[in-house]
Amino acid sequence: MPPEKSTQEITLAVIQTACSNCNLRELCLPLGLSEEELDRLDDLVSTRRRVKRGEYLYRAGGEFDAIYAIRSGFFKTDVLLEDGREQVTGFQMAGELLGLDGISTEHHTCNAIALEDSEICAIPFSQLESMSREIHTLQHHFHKVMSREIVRDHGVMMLLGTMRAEERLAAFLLNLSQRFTARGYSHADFFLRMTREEIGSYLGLKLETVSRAFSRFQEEGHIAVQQKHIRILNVAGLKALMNHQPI
Amino acid sequence: MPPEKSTQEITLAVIQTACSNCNLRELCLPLGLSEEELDRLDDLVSTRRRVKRGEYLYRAGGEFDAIYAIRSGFFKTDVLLEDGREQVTGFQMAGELLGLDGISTEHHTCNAIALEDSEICAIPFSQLESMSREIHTLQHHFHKVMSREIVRDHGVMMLLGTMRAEERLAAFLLNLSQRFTARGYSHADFFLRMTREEIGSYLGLKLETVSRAFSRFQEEGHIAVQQKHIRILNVAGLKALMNHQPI
DNA sequence: CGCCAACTTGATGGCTGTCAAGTCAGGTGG
DNA sequence: CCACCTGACTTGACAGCCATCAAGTTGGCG
Repeated sequence: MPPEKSTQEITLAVIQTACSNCNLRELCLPLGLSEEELDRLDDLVSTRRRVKRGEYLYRAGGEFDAIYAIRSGFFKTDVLLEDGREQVTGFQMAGELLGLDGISTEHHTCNAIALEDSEICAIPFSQLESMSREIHTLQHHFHKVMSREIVRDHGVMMLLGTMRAEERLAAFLLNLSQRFTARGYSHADFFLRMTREEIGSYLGLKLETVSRAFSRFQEEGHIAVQQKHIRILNVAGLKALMNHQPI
Repeated sequence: MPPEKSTQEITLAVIQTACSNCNLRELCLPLGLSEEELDRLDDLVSTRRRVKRGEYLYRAGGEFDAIYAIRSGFFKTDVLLEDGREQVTGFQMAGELLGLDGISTEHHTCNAIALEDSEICAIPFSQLESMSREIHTLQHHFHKVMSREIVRDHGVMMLLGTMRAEERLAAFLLNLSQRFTARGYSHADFFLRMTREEIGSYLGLKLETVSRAFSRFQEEGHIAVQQKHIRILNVAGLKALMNHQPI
């Protein structure tokens, strides 16, 4: 039996737990597979489970044996230094994969924490490897997903290495907006799942700086912000901010 | 015929161009393969070529069809913003792979530039995929290499997001030292292949800041620096610097 | 209603960027 | 062989962005 859906969402979604029915299959691992191949992937994705807000999906140092596809919800991944400093390495939403970092050493190298009640599909990695030896499309798509993660990380390095505070936040908002759009949500009206501190950690800023930048964007009419509720009023304005020369 | 080795190195090295003879095979893609599998990989690595200092191995936007293993030499990869800002995303040395970013979109997303006369082995990607469908060990190792790249990027994000200038530079030097060690070179005495500006771009700092940090490390007896020649005098000191709390 | 976490806003300071001048090393040409 | 040139590097003075510290506000929840 499929696991229950959390809180608000209704039975229709509960039924569609197989990859073949999942409305995220164009964003997720199944992309490009035939009907028959999809059925085989369904067998592979054995475990679907719920992760409550605040719970760890996995922890740094823990043994790696599966990657995870997000069916619904929102996660962050972070790395902790011995001295307590935290770096958020990413925010993940429905259709995205978690755990790729663990392949390297067979142990996870970061923590994955749900920022809202979420549902994930566990994909045993050794089985994914053997199936992708048989299904060319799956193999190639998996490689693309890993590569995309590398490219994404380069983007974050760019952001952290060369951009000023307001440019970073503008880039962050535009990125979120674009990913919400790809999932059928409004590009201009959404709720942040993370705190100012988590945004700051991701962007290499302190929470006060994030807060001030939000206020400034609002004063200048680029966005309307009320706590975690964001409305983007001027996409072009944000893009201009993002590309502004340093000084 | 194998390509000529550049400058200083001698004939013995020239002969060993096949993966099966390459002294980097424990660091590179062949790791863990049997003799017979190695022979097959040799067939795959069709092209070996030289890239002179300053030349591009590939450019952002260029078509992707192969990944590259570095036989000898030193590279940097970087991303350029429209407004001219540069972010160096990595420095690569012998035995490391270049071009993984291109799998995602079938186009390279960064530039790869030789920082000294180098030699690379081109590995056609579609052939690598089909061979890794047959050789389990190769498949798994390739996945590990991609994952390691993701983990490395997280480390850089940590560095850029949470560390101060001197911590970043200490971490950078220790990382270089460790990679030289793995290749049989001195951990404590080496030449930098990149300029202060390139180090700065990688670390999210200006070249003057890098220069000042080098000078400070020298004053404090952690290193001896003379232009590009670095001698590490106090590894523990650098490690302590790296882990120092912010303020 | 009170509590607490999350957030906002202000005042101040410091790290690092910016600007500028000078030094060093290597290569070229006379 | 040496003067010259150029790119890379070093060092100093100053400034600005963002961190830090602090106080107050908001919203959610028991």
